[in-house]
Parts: sequence; structure tokens; C-alpha cells
Amino acid sequence: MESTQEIDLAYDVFAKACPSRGTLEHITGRWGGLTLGALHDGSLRFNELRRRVDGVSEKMLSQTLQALERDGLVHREAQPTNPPRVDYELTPLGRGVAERLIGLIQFLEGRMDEVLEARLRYDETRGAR
Amino acid sequence: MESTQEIDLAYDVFAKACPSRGTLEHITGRWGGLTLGALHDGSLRFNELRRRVDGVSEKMLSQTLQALERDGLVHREAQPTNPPRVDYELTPLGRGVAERLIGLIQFLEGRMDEVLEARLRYDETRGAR
DNA sequence: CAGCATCCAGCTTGATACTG
DNA sequence: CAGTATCAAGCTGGATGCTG
Repeated sequence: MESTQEIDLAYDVFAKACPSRGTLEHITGRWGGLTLGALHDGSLRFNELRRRVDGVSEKMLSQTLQALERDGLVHREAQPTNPPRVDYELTPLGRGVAERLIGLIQFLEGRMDEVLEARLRYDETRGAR
Repeated sequence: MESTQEIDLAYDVFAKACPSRGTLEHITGRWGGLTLGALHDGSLRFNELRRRVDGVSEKMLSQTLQALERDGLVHREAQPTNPPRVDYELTPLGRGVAERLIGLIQFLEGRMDEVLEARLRYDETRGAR
């Protein structure tokens, strides 16, 4: 198990020591944001989540959920039934993070026309090879 | 030059097609956020940026800046002097993104005590092996 | 169903060397 | 100074097979 590797290199965010760096990577990483987004609508079971975060492998979903749970952003509720049932939901902290992340995403989506336009200009200028 | 690979797999953010996905990765990626953060304080030259975003290689900084410029988040101003002088600064769009990103980061930093506490609890419970 | 362990391909990154 | 080109190494993530 090499999940929680916590590399945490020697750089930081704004020239200040940044202990949140690791957590931030769990949030903004490949699957973290998608997972938080999916859970923002409500509690979900493992395989529901897997379908919701389309494209994630069970390995990555598992790793992602463990990281988020460890950081206190997601709560894991396991019923010892058979077959097992495990529900995941955002903690209050996780909701705060998810909302801000969604805010960023929606801001961006609202301006994608600007982005696309900028890309066209850029590609015309330099993409000319 | 393999920079703008734009893989853009078949998944999306909230079960909706998500064209902003690529840009979001530039923003939240390894160096994108750091770079936006550094530029939030004002215009910087390449090597100033390199020192500010401590740990970044010139290759990665170059790639990151190109991606952000292409997305219209960063403006590049090159003086054809000798030695050359190139200044980078956020565009209005970039500032909007940077502010939201910083908001997220500061929210997180303000609650790192909760995160750290959650980790302790988690490690006690499961880290017990 | 809900995961864990292993294998390994390929992308990402960092070092290094070079250009204008 | 401001990059580009090339290359090796290492981590990331997907596929697969197995457990409870």
C-alpha cells in the first residue's frame, strides 16, 4: 500500500510555509475535485460514486476517498451487513471546500468563451509554427 | 514540444460535459496555482518567477506559463532588448481565477487544525495497521 | 458490494546542455 | 536573461485478479 505518500516537496504557495499543500493536492488532484463535486449533491455509495465520477478506476477512487477521509473532508459510514454497504458524504469542512471549488469551476465555465478566444489568438500567433 | 497535450478524457465534472476541464488542470496543476499565486502580487520576470515559485524547473515554468498564456490567464510582455526582458502578469480573467483559488486555499489554511486533527484520528483508527 | 495487492506502460518531471 | 531540446527516471494510474 503506497497510498498516502505525502511527498510535500520544499516549495510553497505564496512564499510562505504551506502546510495545506498536501490537502490542496488531494482536493485539486485528478480525482479529488470530481469526487467532492459528486458528493456535493448528497451521500453516495462506493459504486454509485464510481459511476458518477465517470472514468475513475476503483483503485483511484479508493485512494482518493481515503485521502479525503483522512483529511476530514469526507465521512465514511460502513454498515457491517452482507453484502456490505458503505456510504460516503461530505463533512461540513468538505462542504466548505467543495463550494469554493465549485465556485472556481463555475467562474471558469462562465468565461470559457474568453478562454477559447484567447486560445484561438494564441494559436494563430505562435501556433503558426 | 509536447506541452499542450490536452488529453481531456471522457469524464466530466458534475455529470455534465465540461469544456473547462483542461483549463482547470492548468490552474490547479502542480505549478499553475503557484504561478498564479506568485503573479497575484504583480508583474514578474521569468527568473523572478522562477525564484518565487521555488522548486519549479525552468522547463516546467516555461510550460506552465505557456499554458496559462494560451488560456488567457496570463499576459506575456516581451521587450526585444539585449539581454531580453520578459514580464508576466495576470489578465483580468487570471485575476478572477487567482482570487477564487486563493480564497479556497485560505479557507483551507484557516481550517488546517481541523484537517490535522482529522488525520490524527484517522491514523489512530486505521493507521494501527 | 466494497475494496486491496500486484504488475507495468506511459506520461510527467527534473537534469543537463544548448541557443538567441 | 529567457528560453528550447533531449534524455533518463520515477511516479501515476489502469488492468487484472483476489478477499470478505
